[in-house]
Amino acid sequence: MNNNPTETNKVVTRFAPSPTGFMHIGGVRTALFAYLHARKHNGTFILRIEDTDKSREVEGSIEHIQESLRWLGLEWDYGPDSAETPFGSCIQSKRLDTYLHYAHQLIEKGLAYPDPYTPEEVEVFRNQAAAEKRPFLFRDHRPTTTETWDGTKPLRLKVPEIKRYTWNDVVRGELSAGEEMLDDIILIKSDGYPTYNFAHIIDDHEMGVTHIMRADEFIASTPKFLSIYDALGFKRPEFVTLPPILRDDKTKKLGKRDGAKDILEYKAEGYLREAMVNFLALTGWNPGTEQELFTKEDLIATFDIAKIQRAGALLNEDKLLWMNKQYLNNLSQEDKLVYVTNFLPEETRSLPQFSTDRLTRSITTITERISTGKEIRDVAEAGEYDFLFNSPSYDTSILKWKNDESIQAVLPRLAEAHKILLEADFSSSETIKEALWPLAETLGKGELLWPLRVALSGQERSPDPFTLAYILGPDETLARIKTACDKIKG
RNA sequence: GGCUCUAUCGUCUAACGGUUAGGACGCCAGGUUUUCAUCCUGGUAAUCGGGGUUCGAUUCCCCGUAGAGUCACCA
Repeated sequence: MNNNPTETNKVVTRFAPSPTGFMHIGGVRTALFAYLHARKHNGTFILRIEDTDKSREVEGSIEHIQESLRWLGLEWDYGPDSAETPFGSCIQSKRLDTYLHYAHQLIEKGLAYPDPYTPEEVEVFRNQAAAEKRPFLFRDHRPTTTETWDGTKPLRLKVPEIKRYTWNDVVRGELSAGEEMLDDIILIKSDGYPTYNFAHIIDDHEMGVTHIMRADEFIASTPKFLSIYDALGFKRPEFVTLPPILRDDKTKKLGKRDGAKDILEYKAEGYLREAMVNFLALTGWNPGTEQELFTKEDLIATFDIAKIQRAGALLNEDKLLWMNKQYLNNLSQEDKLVYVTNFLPEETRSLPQFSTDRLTRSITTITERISTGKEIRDVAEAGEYDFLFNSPSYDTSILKWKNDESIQAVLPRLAEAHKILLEADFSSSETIKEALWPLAETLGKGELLWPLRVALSGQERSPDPFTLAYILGPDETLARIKTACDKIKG
């Protein structure tokens, strides 16, 4: 197999974040779509770091980005950690020679020139244009004589042709923009680093990228990119514009400053990667069937860039919770135990009757009542799991069934149940149920089950008595029933 | 403001120009062995407005309206 994406015609996609902090859900969705498309076509997925603005760089971002993608299982074929690639580093700041190479090529072709003005002078032009209510275009101030570029001034593109550009977008169809969008944009900044506009085009070319997935904020600048493709003589890749993910109030696109969460926070709250991936895939994409739950393999098989949405979407957080619950409850017992244990606070684990055995028997009861691990922590901190690992204290009056005249009526029923349970098989909640059921039918279901349940849990709302008895085991079950009886006797 | 893009239930979305406009989440109701949770069943709810084109528009075109994006030595 030839692994060099530049030498084959197979699909190559990339995710190209700048290391300016954490990854939010929008960025992750872009990465996911690029990943799915590459995997679907047995192609290559590249993680490229766009660190050409040193002033905005946040230390640790590259590691953080990688950690985020790894959590979600979006493994890359080439990335900042690759020792060797067919095209050099995946970190732009280590590719400066490449950008310079193409910059000089453009200068030789007469398609790039040094900007003779200071930033302040350009600002004056800009203000003039604003005052006259016309758009500012640098090319209106293009110098007539060009000096040699010594690298200390910005290098600008000399737009090869002023024209209306039309291009095809896989998602949006035919797009176009007028010549007012074209200008002599900066290719290399005065600090020697290339601009995004220049660097990403060269990298995509060198890396053989066939499909560019990115959010719709780049539509407006696409004509500028196209003029650079033309100037360099590069073939255009396929443009795949992803719909924006909007903030809850729908007033603005989701961004880091708008309360967008670090994707790893979702991990910390107990969202499972499978749920997150499934959910994000369905935000802005849909296979056109009624299937809702997809494994990563399902997604790779089904994903189709032709079915990406055009319109922006809000995050349906309720559905994410629901989805997480689905995946959580499909976990094996062992995995559930690990999951629950991770979120159970120390106070709960140090309760007098706490044991791994009892926790293991409680697992289903706990997980079917929550959607995320964070809820386990919250519920535990509120003391609502205490009855599982500690004899409950409660007001005796709640033992009384609603049809009973007095609490004394409960006493003989609990005594009967106690007698039966002395001999009962505690190997599952089902066997306990079988033992007690005839009595429940004789006495009345609520008449027996309500007080029994309260005796075991000390709560008006709790799992059913069979489940509770199974969790607590015979000794503790019998002890709690006896305690209840004693309380009634006073 | 100029340019560009977008528009189906509250939300995510489905529907070769012909469907009782479908599904999921949420919500409501009922049911499954007492309460809670789970689960099951049912219900609620949408084509932004106005013009065209067409025998027939959610679908195609135009004009509004609303929202988003963009106009940097940021990406």
